[in-house]
Amino acid sequence: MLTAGAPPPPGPAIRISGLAAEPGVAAHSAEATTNIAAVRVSRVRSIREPTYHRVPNSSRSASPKRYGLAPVSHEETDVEPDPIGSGLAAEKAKRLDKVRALRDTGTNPYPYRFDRSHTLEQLRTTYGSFGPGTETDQRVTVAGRMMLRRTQGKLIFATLVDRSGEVQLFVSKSVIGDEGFAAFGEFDLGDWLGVEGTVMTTRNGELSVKVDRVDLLSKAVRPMPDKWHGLTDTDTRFRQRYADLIVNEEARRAFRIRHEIIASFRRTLQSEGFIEVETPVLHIEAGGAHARPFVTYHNTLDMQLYLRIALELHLKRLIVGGMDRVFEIGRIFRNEGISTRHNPEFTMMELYQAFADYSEMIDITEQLITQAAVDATGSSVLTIGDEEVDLAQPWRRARMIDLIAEAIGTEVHPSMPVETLRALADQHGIACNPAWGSGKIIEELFEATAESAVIRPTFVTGHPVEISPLARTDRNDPFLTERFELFVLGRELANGYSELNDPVEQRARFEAEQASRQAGNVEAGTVDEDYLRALEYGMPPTGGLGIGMDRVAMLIAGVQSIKEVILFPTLRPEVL
RNA sequence: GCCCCUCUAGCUCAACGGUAGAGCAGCGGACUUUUAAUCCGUUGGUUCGGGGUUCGAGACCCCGGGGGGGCACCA
Repeated sequence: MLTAGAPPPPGPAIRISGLAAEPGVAAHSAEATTNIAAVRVSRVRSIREPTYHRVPNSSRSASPKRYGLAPVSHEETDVEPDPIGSGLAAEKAKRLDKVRALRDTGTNPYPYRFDRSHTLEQLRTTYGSFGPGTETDQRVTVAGRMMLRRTQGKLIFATLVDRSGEVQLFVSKSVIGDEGFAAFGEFDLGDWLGVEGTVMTTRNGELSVKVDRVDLLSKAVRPMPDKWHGLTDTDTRFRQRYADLIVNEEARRAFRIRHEIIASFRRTLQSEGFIEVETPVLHIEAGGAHARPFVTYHNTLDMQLYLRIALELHLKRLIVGGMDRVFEIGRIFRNEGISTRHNPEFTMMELYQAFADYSEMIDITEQLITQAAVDATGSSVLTIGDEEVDLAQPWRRARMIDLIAEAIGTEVHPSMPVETLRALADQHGIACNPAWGSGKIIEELFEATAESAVIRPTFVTGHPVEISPLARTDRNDPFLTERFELFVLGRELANGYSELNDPVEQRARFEAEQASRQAGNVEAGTVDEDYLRALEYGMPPTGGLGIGMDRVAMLIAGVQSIKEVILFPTLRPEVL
């Protein structure tokens, strides 16, 4: 469990005394080039063949760029890199020589398993209270990656790191013996070690394991990034997330928080009686949202399929089926731009609750996110923008049309003639598509004039019917829906409504969507006949909610880019 | 798709258009209480790729590539 509410201050990459790596900028991995240079042998050929290479599709310029796997040349293997020199190739050669030497003496440098008595966190919990200069006869076995080493003549201090924490190894020649001491000296930073020894503290009070036996658990043949600065180059951090996670505490922290949030959501929903389900990713129609889908193809069915853009329509079928309270946490795919707030594949939680309406969805949104913040950081207080916000306090609720009026000083309503609204939009620099109706223009006005100013958590309610084809009409205003979106820091985090359950009205809404599609709106929906059939069986009054889990993770982790909370964000393939 | 920024040793970063450097890592040496250990010595470069300008280019110009940010796109 994470306990700190605020991000740790900048500091070293390898976590020592609670400090952490500072994310930064610049630099580029030019490893292939260096390989060649370091090897310095003219016989090297072809190793600059990229692992991935572009095969321009010559038939049509409009066709996509294609990337294929090319065979990696191994011609350089007959070259003996100088193991005395430096550079990546020489470093790898030296470490591979050590692997061979170990095998020659009957030691497997990649053994099958290791049994430890404690994780490093457990070690600290159990023995962390000893004062300076304590010697014990408590025998422990621990395992981790050696990230730092300080040689002191006949004594070596090393920092062993596992997922849970770190501990110092105290390797004394007089304890481990000449042979063991020499063997330990052959280990490289980055090697995985399993050690056995007794618990002690140094004169300075540092908890340590006095090592009397060491096993190499896995040889790292590639050097670790800078022990102090870690990785700062975003390209390398995202492509080589493994290396990022090894050296950047801040990266580990963000994904830990993400995990805690999702686990918290599941706990809350389970305690509220929701059933977790899984629905198809491959859709015959990409419905439930306005977005461009990814298209794929099933060979045996000889059929085009879409990757889902929302979970909504299948989950509501389950409400028809009487499942009452259902949720799904799953990946959805939208074939749209990439930005600090968008990744083509991202994680959505959607839930549907029979007999509820949107006001209960607002309540559960607050509950889920506030509890997640507490579970992930230990506090409901977050720094949002420049402000400290306690999520436990009620969040603002405001109608979309009122927020627009607040921003521009003019009342708007979707009942107003489209020409009037179009003129207003013009005044605010919005280029209106002639196909847009009043409702769509109001949404555009909101996005252009009010959205970015919504910093503190705010439920924006009362979206026009035109832009909400699956939401129920407001019981007091036929032009609006009983819908809300949660905005924080100008970003949409959640969306929910009282679900439209009248099959006749739903069909009319779908047909309006289809008309819009035929008018050229690629994001407009189609008529989902099977969904309509489900509604004809009768869907109870239902509240529905979708929450963008990546954006919630961004909020609670306090990071500025969605790539910081997605382990392997979508990138162009690397040319090796 | 457009605009701006960026790419130098394994990593983190320097270098007015004038000999490509430092720290860490590596290698050799000293050191039994260090903790980014320290100290002495030392290896390592197709400066993202390709063209051009110039007596001379890491730097300036053009084309291409990766990444970041912004815009557009994204209910």
